Amino acid sequence: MKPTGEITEDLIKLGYRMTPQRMMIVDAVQNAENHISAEEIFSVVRSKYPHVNISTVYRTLELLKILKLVTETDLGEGRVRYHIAEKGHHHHMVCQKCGAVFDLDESAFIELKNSLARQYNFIADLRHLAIFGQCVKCK
Amino acid sequence: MKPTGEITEDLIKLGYRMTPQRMMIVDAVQNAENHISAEEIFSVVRSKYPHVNISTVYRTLELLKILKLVTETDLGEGRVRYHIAEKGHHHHMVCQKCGAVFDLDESAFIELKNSLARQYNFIADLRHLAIFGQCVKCK
DNA sequence: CCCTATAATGCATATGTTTGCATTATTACT
DNA sequence: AGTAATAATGCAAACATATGCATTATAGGG
Repeated sequence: MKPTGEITEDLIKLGYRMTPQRMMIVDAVQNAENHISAEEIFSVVRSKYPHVNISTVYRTLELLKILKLVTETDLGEGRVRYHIAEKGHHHHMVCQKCGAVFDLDESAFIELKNSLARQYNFIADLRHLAIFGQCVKCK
Repeated sequence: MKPTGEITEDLIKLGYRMTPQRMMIVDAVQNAENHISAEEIFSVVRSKYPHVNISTVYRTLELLKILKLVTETDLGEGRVRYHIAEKGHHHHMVCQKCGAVFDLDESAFIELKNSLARQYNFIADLRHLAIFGQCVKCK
């Protein structure tokens, strides 16, 4: 697992400024057990630094997303969740009936990725996808 | 192309009530040239029936979505777009750099769908997906 | 170490979407 | 046709996220 420091170094190398807010936000995503929401990040950071504003959380996540340091996934909960990209690209199968979420290895998408590259010259960025459908139990 | 009447019949058969609002909303999605947003549907309907509320539009779209009569796609515009399911399942490749959207036939996902069914017994509902990445020009 | 340029923040507000609740309208039954 | 049961609507407010703008703080150069 990539330590927080490396991500902040990445940001500095790219010419971004390192603020305490950004460090704490990166920390929160990094230390999250699982996929974390913006609101959850906000409350973690706020507990150490009550002055932060939630728009800073959103702006930092947007930046990390563009730089591909975090991935964003919509599991159909009405809010989106974030994950450190370096922790491994994996996908999810979400059951439309019972809501269960199953993990899926990146390898499941290799063929799709290759065929899009071959046929359309399109380099698909498949790092954290959610596929909806029906699970075994709900069929 | 499935006429509006058929969709309203589907709804009635399923035990839902047919209100003028619902008919006009279905009409608007049906008559849309391309993928239409909730706000666009709202203004089409409102021009005929100024009393409608946008939450009725959202609630009707939610219903049609659950019944799989329309599909919903997020092309990364900050708002979601709707499409009559019967008009054909197709997907989109969205360029993360220039924003261009390319259509993609459903067949591109057959192998993925089959392998998820085989390996995980998961019946993927791949009717209108957006895949992000980089297009030829932007590589 | 101080100053300057400008990037990032906080705040307020906007936007897209969802939801609780009282009211209205549709359907099924007589 | 008239009525009762309840589904759907409108309205207001809540939520999740994005954004314009004035202020603050960081990084780099003297």
